[in-house]
This record gives sequence, C-alpha cells and structure tokens, in this order.
Amino acid sequence: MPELPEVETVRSGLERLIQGAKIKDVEVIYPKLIKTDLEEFVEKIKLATFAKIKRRGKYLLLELDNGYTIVSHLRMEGQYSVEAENTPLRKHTELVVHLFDNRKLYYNDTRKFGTMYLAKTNNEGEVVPSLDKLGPEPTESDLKLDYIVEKFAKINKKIKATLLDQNVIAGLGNIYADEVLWQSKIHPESITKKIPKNVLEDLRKNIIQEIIVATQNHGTTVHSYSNVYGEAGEFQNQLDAYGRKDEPCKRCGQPMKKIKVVQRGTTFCEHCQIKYE
DNA sequence: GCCCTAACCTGATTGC
DNA sequence: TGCAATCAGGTTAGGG
Repeated sequence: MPELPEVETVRSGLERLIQGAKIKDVEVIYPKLIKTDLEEFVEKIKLATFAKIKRRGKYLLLELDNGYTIVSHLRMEGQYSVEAENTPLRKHTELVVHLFDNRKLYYNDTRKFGTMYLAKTNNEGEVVPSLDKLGPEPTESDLKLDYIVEKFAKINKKIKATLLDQNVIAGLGNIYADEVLWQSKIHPESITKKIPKNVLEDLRKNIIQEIIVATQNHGTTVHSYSNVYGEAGEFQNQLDAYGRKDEPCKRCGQPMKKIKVVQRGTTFCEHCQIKYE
C-alpha cells in the first residue's frame, strides 16, 4: 500500500534503472490499466526515451523525451520491476515495456487497482485533473503552518479523513495517518476544526518528520509492497500505532484499540489520544 | 459544496 | 478439512 515514502522509493529506483533508456516496444496485457486512449498510449511511447522520473503526491510521472509523460498511480499494490529480456511474465504483470538494451520494465499489480494515463508533459492535469487539485507536499518548505491553521478551521469532518484527503495534504495514507495522530496525541475521530493551534503545530512537525524518516527507510512494507529492486522497506519495524491492535501503547501501556473511521481500519490509543469535538 | 458510502480487485486470514 | 465471509486500502463516482 504505497504512500508517499514508498512512491518516492520507487521513483528513485526507476530513475537509477531506466532514466535514459530507449523504448523498443510496449505490450499492454491488461488494457483496463490504461485510462486514456490505448492505441495512442502505445504509439506515442514506442521509440521514445525515458527522460525524467518525477513524483507528485502518490503519482509517478515518467517523462519521455517526445513531449509526453506517462502518469502512473500504484494505488494499493502496483509495483515496477526491471528484468532481463528473457524473463517470463509474472502472474500479475499488466504492462511490459521492452527496452533497446535487452531489459524490460514490468508493471505488476495483484489487485488491478493501479492506473496509467498518457498526458502532454507539463499539462498532465488535462487528463488527470486530480493532479492539479493536490494539496502541498508534506515538507518543511511546502506545508506551511498558516495554511494548515486556515484550512483546518473550515473542515468539519474527522481528522483522519482530513489527513487522507489528498487535496488537503498530498501523500499521506492510512499507515502514516495513524502514526502521526498517535504521535500528536490526537484521537482519529476528532473534528478537524476543533483542534487547537498548538496541537496543529505539533501535528505539522510530526507529519514532516515522519515522511522524512520513512523515506530514509525506503518506506513501510505491509502486504506486498516492494520497491523496484524487489526489496522490502524497513520502516514497519518503527511503527507506533498501525498494526499494533491489542498491543500496549508505547506511551502509556494501555492496549491499543482498532476501529473503523471513514471505512478505514484505524489503530489508536483511547487513553492518551485526545478527542476534540 | 460538504460529507459519506459503494465500487473497483485479488489474496490472505478468520469463522463456522 | 473445506468453503464462505471478511478484511486489506487509494481514489472516485454518486447519493443525501
């Protein structure tokens, strides 16, 4: 379940492995993966070269040297791998990009949730409108305290839902949402606009720090996530909340609870996470 | 416009 | 043991 640190790990792996590689041919095995015109997708990519591998939120942008960019979203279990040309397909390979250097790029996706689009470079929002609506990246320079304070003051829904909303902050998913709420001692069902400013200040700091540390650890491995080298991330060993149902809270020792908030499994400490409402 | 829910999928786990 | 139900979660379409 890739969130920002996982997608960033995939991005840097792809950058090292395929940036500068020229494309010989493309095979689309699962056509529903491609959300724009299939024929155009194949025709424009053939014979192009991967020029730059970028990321925005959880979207990967594979920029070609011919004015087009492949926009790729891994959703839950999408995954890239680079293989020798004679390697057999994997069970869930949906797309094969054959390279001139006798390697090929696989896109694999067990649950078939991932999506790809072909867009004009620097105008990706035309075919993927949600790209243009994304909130700031969770970094020191992009995620300003003033923005959070003003924005959150208008939001009447549960804080967990707010953190998962990519239009508010780009890149957080279920795991890191639970983590930063635990760190900030905020109950996941707190009403966003009721959270005091000093608590938001702490929340902002924790979000930024969490993303830095998780990215340094190449993300969290839960279920099937692995990076482009097939390696697992290491961050799951440092989780404080996610997946710790019934285990003692690392702060107060009370057993952690698991509930559903906006359809998402949510693990938290009832004892030391405060509910603002 | 805000907020919530269902749908998209398959594999692993849980329950009977 | 075997089979069915449930759960996992990112995003969006659609309903109230």
